[in-house]
Amino acid sequence: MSDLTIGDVARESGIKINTIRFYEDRGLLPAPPRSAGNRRLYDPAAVARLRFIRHARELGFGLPAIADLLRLAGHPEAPCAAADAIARQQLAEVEARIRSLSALRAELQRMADCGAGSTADCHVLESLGDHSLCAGPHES
Amino acid sequence: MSDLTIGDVARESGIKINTIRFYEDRGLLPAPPRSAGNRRLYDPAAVARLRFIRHARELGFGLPAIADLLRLAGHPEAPCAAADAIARQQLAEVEARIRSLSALRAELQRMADCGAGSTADCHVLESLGDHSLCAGPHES
DNA sequence: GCTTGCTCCTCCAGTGACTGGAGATGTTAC
DNA sequence: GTAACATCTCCAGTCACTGGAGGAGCAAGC
Repeated sequence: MSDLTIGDVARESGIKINTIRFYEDRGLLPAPPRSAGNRRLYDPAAVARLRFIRHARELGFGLPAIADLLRLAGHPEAPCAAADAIARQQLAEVEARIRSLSALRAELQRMADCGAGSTADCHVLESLGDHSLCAGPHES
Repeated sequence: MSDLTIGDVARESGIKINTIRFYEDRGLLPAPPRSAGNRRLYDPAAVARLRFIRHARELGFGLPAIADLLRLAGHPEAPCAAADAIARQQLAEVEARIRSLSALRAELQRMADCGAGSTADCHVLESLGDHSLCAGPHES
């Protein structure tokens, strides 16, 4: 009936088969029951869980953060503060990246616009070498 | 004179010693001359180059893209026609990156706006779950 | 000259988050 | 029955580092 193979789940979640097994290994997805022939048999809820993981990955969350999020999702009575903090931390990082990229884009646009001249007056190196242009997010 | 050790360069550029050697190995930094005792002796220009690399890495560029950028910025005499294509290609990449990061930011902002309560009425997990909320996953 | 303590050298293994392949087995269609 | 495909486990490789082992260079103090 609603038993899905790993291939079905991969198609529906948009996550590759090997990656699904990898997530299982990392504890993000519970190990599903197996068929007589040792194939994984998934519950449709696994698709939702994988879509959750995929979306979180696209948003830049690391697997440990996603594991936290999933644990919180499993305990709806828990305070929201922890999930909120994770999101806020990501947000700060994303905003810093956008600021830095906007500065770089300006320089690249200048270069692309430089017409018949040389690159001598392009300031990409300065732009990227200058600390003051970025919000200086060291590591994540 | 102005010969710097790898430690000096690491301190001034904010890149770790091992990473500097790694960049040398990958061809992003030219192999510097050595002292009698086999230590690397850097020119101050190496610091600028490393700061450039560091910043570009923080912006999410891969090492091959950074090599392109360095070639572009490091040859001011190069005819613009040759540089133009690289610049435009990098620009397209930067713009795509900004677009996806902006979408991401909107979502994280929405997520971070969750009112203080329990995860039951927190939107973080809902927005990450897309439409198919991770409603009551049997244990975490 | 000797020791202490730091820096630096090379080489190699490990990380995170996958990705892809080998070789074997299960399942399905004709 | 057999061909084609899906899946299994295990393992190696990717990228961009990071850290450690084991050894050598070097400057200062005794």
